[in-house]
Amino acid sequence: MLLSNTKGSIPLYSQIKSFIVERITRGDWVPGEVIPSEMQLAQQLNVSQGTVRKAITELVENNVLIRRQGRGTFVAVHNNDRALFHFFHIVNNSGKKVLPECKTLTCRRKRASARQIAELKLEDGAQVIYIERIRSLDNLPTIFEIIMLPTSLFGDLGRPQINELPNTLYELYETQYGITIHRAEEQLRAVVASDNEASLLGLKPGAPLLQIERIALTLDGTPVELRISRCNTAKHYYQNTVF
Amino acid sequence: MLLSNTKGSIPLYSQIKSFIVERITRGDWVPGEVIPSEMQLAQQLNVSQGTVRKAITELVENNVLIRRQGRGTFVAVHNNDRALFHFFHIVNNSGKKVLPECKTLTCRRKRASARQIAELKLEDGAQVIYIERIRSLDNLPTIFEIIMLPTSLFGDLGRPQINELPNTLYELYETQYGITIHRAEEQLRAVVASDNEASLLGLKPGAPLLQIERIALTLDGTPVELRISRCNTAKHYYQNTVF
DNA sequence: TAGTGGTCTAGACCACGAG
DNA sequence: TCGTGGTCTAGACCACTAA
Repeated sequence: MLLSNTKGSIPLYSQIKSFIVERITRGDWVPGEVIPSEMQLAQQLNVSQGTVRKAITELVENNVLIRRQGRGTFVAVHNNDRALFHFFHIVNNSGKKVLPECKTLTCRRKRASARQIAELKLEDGAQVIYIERIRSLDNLPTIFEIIMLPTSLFGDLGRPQINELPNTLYELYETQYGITIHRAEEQLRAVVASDNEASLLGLKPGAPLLQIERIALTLDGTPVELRISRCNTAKHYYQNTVF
Repeated sequence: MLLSNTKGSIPLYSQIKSFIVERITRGDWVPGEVIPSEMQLAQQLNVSQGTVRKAITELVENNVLIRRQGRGTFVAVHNNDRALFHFFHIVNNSGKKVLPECKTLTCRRKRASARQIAELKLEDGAQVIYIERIRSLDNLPTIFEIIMLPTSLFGDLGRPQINELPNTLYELYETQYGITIHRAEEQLRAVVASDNEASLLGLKPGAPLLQIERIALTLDGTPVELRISRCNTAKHYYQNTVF
């Protein structure tokens, strides 16, 4: 790794950021692990500690790294807390986050639709793993969810032997498949419940549902999951803070 | 202004952040204005430039300040771009942000409900300014909006002489009333259109709408606006990016 | 006690904008 | 050309963690 610092070039700390991100995406440094200390990196890269520090600071702000004083700097992990804090926005009407219970209805392979091919950047004729599940909040079935994953990345997940999936899928992706979700783009709309959804969620047909379409991406921007959640918002709502 | 730096005390850069925020909330430094340069602040506060720099960097990340190389550091302004970029999340189905057209239906004073008193932290029996309007996107009436403001802060806004309000209210709040919206909490739900809403938005009665309840807050956390937007999401959606 | 990140300093040089 | 923010260095001391 050579850093260049000529006139008008990319700042050293940006190059260091790229260096660290590359280490992580290539799997040299895995989630939960300590990375070399700031001093070690500074010596290795021939820069001062302050420059490494600036690079790490920005990656901490992006939730890529986590600092622990006295211990070191770690690659961020998808534990329950993070999934709940960053990627799950449904709270109950008193504003409390509750960990959803989960029941898997379907988990199988399926030929990808044109739309799924486009969103997940698959090849023509590719298959996806297709999951349907119901998530309950406060013991009330509230969310009907469809999840689609490329078979190229999650090969054995769609096999029939897997019947019950864990609650926090992102943790599974990370620990079992080495795929860390870093960011997601969501599209929200109000829709009408289908008859099937209404019966699954205990609603009258035609009841309004909040639909959340999410594309989840890894650190290097690869789309790895397409998810459509349809939520009953009678006793819960989607929370967002805007700055 | 005295900064203290004894063992276990608040870091200097945090104290400097508070110092700057206080200047802004008290109106000493107003939106759009340059603040003193980093060197000037460092000398005035008896710290090094690097420490001032760290304080300013964090405030820039919070959208409180804006840096312009070669010119100086400015208090952030609510122009159209910022309003659209940070506080308006509705885009059309091709993913494009469009500036909404606006038609005010009502603008008057009204006795505050219990809920409004709670959310806006008003005194019992207080009045609010009550605004109803329709926002059109791509020439299609799409959003029915109710806005409530405390009369204590926006005294003359509810008077009958004001009939047509500008499109970007946050700019009006800032320039006319010295109130800068810094952050907002939103609650999203799927609801059913009332007959009135359906006719205003050209929908069938019972159509689903995306409801966005927003409480907007100033830099010091005072709630200053309560807003309920009900959106037709047939040709548009609410966009959110999650990290 | 040794090593880590956290704060703070003092000073160098570069890039940009305005006069 | 001058003053601004932007990058980078070298080094000090503090706070925390683990052995």
